[in-house]
Amino acid sequence: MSEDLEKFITSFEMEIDGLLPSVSVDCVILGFEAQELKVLLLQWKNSEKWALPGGFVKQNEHLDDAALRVLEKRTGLSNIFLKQFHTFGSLERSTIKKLDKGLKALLELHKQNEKVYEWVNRRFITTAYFALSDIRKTHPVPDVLSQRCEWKSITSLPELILDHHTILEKALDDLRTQLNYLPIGQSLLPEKFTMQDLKKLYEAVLGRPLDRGNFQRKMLRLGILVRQGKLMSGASNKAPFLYSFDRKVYQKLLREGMGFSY
Amino acid sequence: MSEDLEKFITSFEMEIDGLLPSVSVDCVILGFEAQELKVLLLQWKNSEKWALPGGFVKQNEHLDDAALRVLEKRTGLSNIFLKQFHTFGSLERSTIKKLDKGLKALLELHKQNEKVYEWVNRRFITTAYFALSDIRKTHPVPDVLSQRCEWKSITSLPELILDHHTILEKALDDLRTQLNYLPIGQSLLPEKFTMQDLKKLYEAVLGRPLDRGNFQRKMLRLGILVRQGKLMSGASNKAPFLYSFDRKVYQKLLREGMGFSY
DNA sequence: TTGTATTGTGTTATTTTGACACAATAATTT
DNA sequence: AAATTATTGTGTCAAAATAACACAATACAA
Repeated sequence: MSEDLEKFITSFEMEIDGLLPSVSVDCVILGFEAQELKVLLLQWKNSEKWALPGGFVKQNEHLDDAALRVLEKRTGLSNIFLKQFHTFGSLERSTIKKLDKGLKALLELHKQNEKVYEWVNRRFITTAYFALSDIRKTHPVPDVLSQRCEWKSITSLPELILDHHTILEKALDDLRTQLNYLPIGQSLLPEKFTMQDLKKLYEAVLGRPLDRGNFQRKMLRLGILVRQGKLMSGASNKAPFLYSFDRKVYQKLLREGMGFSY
Repeated sequence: MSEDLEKFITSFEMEIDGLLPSVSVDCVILGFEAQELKVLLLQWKNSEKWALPGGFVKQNEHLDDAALRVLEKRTGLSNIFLKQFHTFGSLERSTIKKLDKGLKALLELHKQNEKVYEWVNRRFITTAYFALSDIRKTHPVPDVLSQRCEWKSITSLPELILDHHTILEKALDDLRTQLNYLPIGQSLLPEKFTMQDLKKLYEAVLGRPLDRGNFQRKMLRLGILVRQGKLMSGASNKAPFLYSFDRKVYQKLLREGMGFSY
């Protein structure tokens, strides 16, 4: 049993009274790298399974702020696009019984700390948020409870605890249907990018190939892209333009939705 | 002080232990009548303001089931289309302080019942659902806590408690942006209806007029409408066709969204 | 019989979509 | 230098969708 963990449990015991019972938040933090959508997961100590970063809500904290707090603690970034997408309230949620053996054993060891044990063993309703973040700007750090914190490709996910797989699936589904109202380009790509980067991103989200020519023409017609020069990659072919977003036009367009069939 | 209310408070006290703390549900129950969108509101006893029908979640109840329970109790109908749209978790939510004078006084009277008083005075996170219902099939009944339960046109709303106006606005906004994925026709209109009924419904939701001819042609092209004969209204003009929905085709279409610009 | 309001459908210009074509170009190879 | 290669920016063109308006059909009233 680690000393860190001992300390954490003791200090957590004092926090409990300041928390809202039955309520938690979870974040599906998405990034885009190497032409793949990735999600930030963490692996708890003594556990095989992975989990979405989540946390509890303070008595005097807005639900959205709780999600922000989790997000910042986990990625070290503020100013990330964050949006609530669903609240999960099934009966099977939470409760120690559903956790895997290692973690369960760990908690059983602390059964003498009734307050903490009782808290963790509660049923929680969790409000899930998705966050869109530039992977290159994040510095994932595992906290005291976790042994690892990593970006995982959504095409090859590890086993997740509880209903976290369901939550992730729903996040991706909502991402797709709300695509016309979400700043995925601005949030997931670096400052400058090529049209191919943007196309690959949309293909990753939609899960199907798009026609290059038509995609390019439509994107340009939206008027949200600004050319920034060319990318001399060193490859033996024509150099593509670099683009950045015109934030103002982008914002305005998103509010009305960009009525756009890919 | 009514006897009913006394009884209710006593029995509610016994229920409290079976409820999930900090969590509630609210329903935005929408209907369509006289070419207007309407919402089912109730007015609490001793209060001027109106409220969305809501309730608490039982320890052993799915969040969605709690919403269903509220809905059925209020409208007397099951099999209503119900969808979660947002969870509201601002700091100003709930707490007696925010209620109006009459209701506040009523609750102060029951201060001696500590358990009930403390419960009602808590901060609640509320998950909001919208429901789509055929007004002609509902029989709104005020419960013990309410003096009235009525359909109100969304164009002339009374004053609402707490953040219920915000919740309602968000419901209508989400209704609009998700229109291509929602069975508003099937849920809000009677079994048989005219093309004009359907058009007026879409106009009410979108808040703008639509071209009659184009609307008709597009709707027919979707293949979800079945002609059922003509409506001889007695008016001195051509009799319109009556339509009903082909449920199977409708369901299938909704899953993919009907990529439709009105 | 004529008039009226509303309906079902038609017409036409314009825009959008989808599938594919082709010349331009940065670096490599000959 | 010249040819080669992979990828890019843009063009073409038929098919479909959209928007605005037109017109004859019709159920009933006058």
